[in-house]
Amino acid sequence: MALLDAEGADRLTMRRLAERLGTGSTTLYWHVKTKDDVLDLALDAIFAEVGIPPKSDEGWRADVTALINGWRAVLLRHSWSAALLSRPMLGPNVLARTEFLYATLLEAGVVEPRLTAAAYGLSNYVIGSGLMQATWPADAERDVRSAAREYLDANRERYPALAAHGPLVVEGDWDAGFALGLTWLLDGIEAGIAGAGGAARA
Amino acid sequence: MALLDAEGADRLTMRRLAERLGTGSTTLYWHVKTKDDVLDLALDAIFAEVGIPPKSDEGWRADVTALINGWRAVLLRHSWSAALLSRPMLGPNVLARTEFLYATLLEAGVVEPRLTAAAYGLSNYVIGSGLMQATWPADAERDVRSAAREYLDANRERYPALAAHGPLVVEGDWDAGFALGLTWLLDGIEAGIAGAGGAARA
DNA sequence: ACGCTTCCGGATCGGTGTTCTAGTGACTAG
DNA sequence: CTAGTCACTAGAACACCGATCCGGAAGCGT
Repeated sequence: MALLDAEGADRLTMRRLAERLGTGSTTLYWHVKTKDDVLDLALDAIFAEVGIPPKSDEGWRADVTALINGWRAVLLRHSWSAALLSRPMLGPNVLARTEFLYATLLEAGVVEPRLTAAAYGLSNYVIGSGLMQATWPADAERDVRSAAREYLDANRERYPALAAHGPLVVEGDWDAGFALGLTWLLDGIEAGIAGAGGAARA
Repeated sequence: MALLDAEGADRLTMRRLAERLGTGSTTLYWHVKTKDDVLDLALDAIFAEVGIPPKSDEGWRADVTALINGWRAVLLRHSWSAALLSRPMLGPNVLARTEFLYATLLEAGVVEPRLTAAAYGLSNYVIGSGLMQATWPADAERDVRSAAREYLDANRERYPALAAHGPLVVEGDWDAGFALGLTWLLDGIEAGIAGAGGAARA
């Protein structure tokens, strides 16, 4: 993971990993079946950093929000994870976080079919957001961004809305935008809880 | 894209692509700078399939829903795209769809900071959902799924909620769950439109 | 006939994931 | 003390990959 954090997913090589570990490259294959296993393990490992928040007394929304925000923070802290998100996440650490999510929603009174939709909706939203942000041309590729900016300005008549309000205009505010979308999802989930209505939050 | 559809992203090779095209492999480098360019082009190309829906007279929700559903359908139809989602999408076809999204939201009366949050929220949600579903062990890897199922049952006391209601239980219903989450997002966006309230939909 | 641009592709380089197989050293049974 | 087992290491090699070098066609305006 140190290697991944330092150099990214595509720079990870069995030989380089072995060198980092001070052994021969073929030795790794005694401990691991294929390179994909290494990546699967690494992807699951970062989820151990997502602390399972203690059940607070501020209600299920606070608990879910804490989990989701921690999840997102981990995704962004290890930006290489974006490249690995295209493989099924079934490791024990991921499952533990999903378990917490399901349990909290169940306890809040969410039932099928909204339960599955809620769990998936939240997960998909974090994953998509993390992917988008981690993927976005960083400061290092400022030229890519400015090139896109110029392309947009040059074709202003074809992309009027984008050129005026496009995502390339605002640089930061990832957090605020994410939080806003999250409350929309939570509002929708809450509205479906029988008898609760919006009272619990209002 | 025929090659990608048939064999997936990791099986795409410059040599195999050249063979498919009936030329030498090195010839490709005349038309394309690197392999990454091929992937970028392929990723943008599938978005041409997302028809920009004609502005219906059923309101902005219908338009946005049509776009998002078409987007999702394309992502699922070309499941290899999941592996490429970790690269910035700045191609003209992607931009055209984003332009439509921004324009429709603007016309509906969505303003900053909710505009960006809405556009990103919707995009992130589709991308996450498409990634999750395309990634999910398909019928071909039924053994992977059943192994996960058994692991969950074996550790039922550690994952009580998951074992009982987990996502591994329900097989289908991707569409229903996606639609539900989408309405939550749309409700949240709509609630933020000044003066509109929920009247437009109720 | 000439030169120029556009396009092709064989040979080749450095690097990759993975396997084969020979080997190491610690520990243990007799 | 010895022989043997077992967890572990690693050099050599294979098939393949993305990418480059460089020599060569083909079309074409003059």
